[in-house]
Amino acid sequence: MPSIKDIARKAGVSHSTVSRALHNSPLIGPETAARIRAIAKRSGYVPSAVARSLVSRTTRTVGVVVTTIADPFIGEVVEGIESMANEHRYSVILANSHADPELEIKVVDSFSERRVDGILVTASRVGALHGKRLAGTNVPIVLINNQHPGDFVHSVGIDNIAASRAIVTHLLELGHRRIAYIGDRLGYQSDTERFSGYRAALKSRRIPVHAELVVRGDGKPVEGERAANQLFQLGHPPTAIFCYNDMTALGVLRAAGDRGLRVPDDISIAAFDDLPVTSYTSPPLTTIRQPKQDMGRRAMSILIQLLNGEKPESRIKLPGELIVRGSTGPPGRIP
Amino acid sequence: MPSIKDIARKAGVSHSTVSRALHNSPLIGPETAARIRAIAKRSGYVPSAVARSLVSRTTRTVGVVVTTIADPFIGEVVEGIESMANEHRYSVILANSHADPELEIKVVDSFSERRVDGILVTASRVGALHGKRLAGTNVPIVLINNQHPGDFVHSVGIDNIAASRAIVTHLLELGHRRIAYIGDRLGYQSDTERFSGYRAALKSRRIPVHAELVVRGDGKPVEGERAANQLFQLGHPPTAIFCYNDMTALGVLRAAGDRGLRVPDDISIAAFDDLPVTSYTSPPLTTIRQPKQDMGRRAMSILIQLLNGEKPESRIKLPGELIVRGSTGPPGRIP
DNA sequence: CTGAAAGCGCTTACAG
DNA sequence: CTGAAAGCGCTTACAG
Repeated sequence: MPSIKDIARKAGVSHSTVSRALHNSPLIGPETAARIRAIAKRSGYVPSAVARSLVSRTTRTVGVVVTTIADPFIGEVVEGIESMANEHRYSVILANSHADPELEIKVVDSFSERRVDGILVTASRVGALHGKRLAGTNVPIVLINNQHPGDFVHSVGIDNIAASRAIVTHLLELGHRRIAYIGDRLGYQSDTERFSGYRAALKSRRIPVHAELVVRGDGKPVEGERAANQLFQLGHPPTAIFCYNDMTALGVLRAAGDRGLRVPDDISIAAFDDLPVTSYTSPPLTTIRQPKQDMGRRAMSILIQLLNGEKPESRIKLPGELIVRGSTGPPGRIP
Repeated sequence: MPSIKDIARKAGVSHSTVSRALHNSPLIGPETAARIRAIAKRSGYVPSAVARSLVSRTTRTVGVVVTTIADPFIGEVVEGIESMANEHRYSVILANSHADPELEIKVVDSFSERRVDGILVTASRVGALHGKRLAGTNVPIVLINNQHPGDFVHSVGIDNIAASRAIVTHLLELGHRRIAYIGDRLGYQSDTERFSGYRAALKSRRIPVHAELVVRGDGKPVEGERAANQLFQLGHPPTAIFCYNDMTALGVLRAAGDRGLRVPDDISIAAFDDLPVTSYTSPPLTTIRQPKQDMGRRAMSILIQLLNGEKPESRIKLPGELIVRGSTGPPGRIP
């Protein structure tokens, strides 16, 4: 792979001149510049970003930490990040943390070595570690859906409280009074917030929160199914179930089907996330749409502003959108 | 951020000595080395991968081109790539091509500038471009699920023909004789292969391929639905439908539901991919499981071998696995 | 065991 | 308009 020096030799000029010609510097005579560019092209010259980075002290690279890229929700967020990054000529280095604090630290260390210009972290529960870890360096960090209660300077997320309040209110308006919540027991901030939206909605109608109607899963179908069965066995079962997320709802749907309960005639199911699947379950799920790609784009946008020395809005809370589909309806008569 | 020179100054040694101490060079006296390391640590020294790359002429970085990371199938593949890369201390630069040849070229160019050590491309239809584009450079490329008929040196994919033959044979064994195929009209190599497995399975039972039973979608639910409706309207409709992929099958499932057809009593549905969704549709889908993560791991593994100067197996065809679930059963009696 | 020197491929003041 | 020089942060022969 030829370097600037090789081109210089072929063109009979100094490598400084080549460098300038390649950058369209006004200093270089147009015909010289054209000649040099032609030679560079012919020689298959590709500038070295690594050499450039060494002198510019910037890599035009951002590190993205995700728990796992196999998660479709996260995939959408990263799609947004990547597209915004690409538009601004940044490259994305992707790393999975598998929600493992040690791995997350390793990953962030590797980002430091690679001198990324900024870091994006999605759904981290160990956010605090970064603070300590990166306090010394000045690498800006933007969190997406931070799951750590401690607050970070720059973050984008969804307004969980308002959204869950909206969907529970939707159930209330349908006439439901016994509404269960299947949460997540892993200690995510988003669970805390969604649960509090649930309580707020009930409270505004003066409906008490029954402890027996609040159970916890782990955000996955199997546990959703288990939790739903627990609810169905209650002496006085709920007529509607609000799930922490769509994955949990898939399990609930199955549990209902296995018991011969019709959705929404016998039981209404509401969820959160609006994964692509949810419009293809039967019935399709009423859920909260999270602007996943937009969250990624916004976060990257904040990072870019930070890198440009601007002062971006620091905490963005995007609204969720209530998507009403077939899984919710007026309460049925459970024996 | 301190450099090796800063550490050298503090330690009262030359920067060469610092470099050696940090690499545990046996040349350096143990106590000197320990002292230097302590100082480096205390100063928050983080070695610069970019400087190192400049001299080593290797970045320990691989570029991954995907059509879109929002695709859950691709997310799984990338998960496999990333985990294998991480185990070998490689970083992954991710870029979306959106199946746009121009963008794909831009992306690969940017990889060249960044001097990635190797490139992984998933599901590319424009694979041939890379060949031309990168012929000059010696960056090794490994393709995953190449969708371009032209063959590449290194690739990993699934044995589409055998897998689709297996699933169609499953339908035949259930007693189906009128089996439709809803393919993909976008010209993917995988469609060609799955269709040929379908034909082979029928042929082995001496069942003719009826043109009216072969329709095309685009790999997404909406077109799957449309295609299914087309089949249902036939004078002599199929008793089973084999879909190019799970997404298509979701649309078929919906079309069947909308017509009041029971699955599998009235119509059997078979698909391909085994996305996580498929076990949560109702009924769950009979499909072919693709070893998505493993495909990613294998591809990265080939790349690593290539980078180590070894001669890896060049074309890996992984077997798909038939997963029989509730969407297929003996043929019903359609009026 | 340690240091001075050269060099990786660039950019960019500083001279001319 | 062009070149020589310095420097970005490292590694690694070459001397001592």
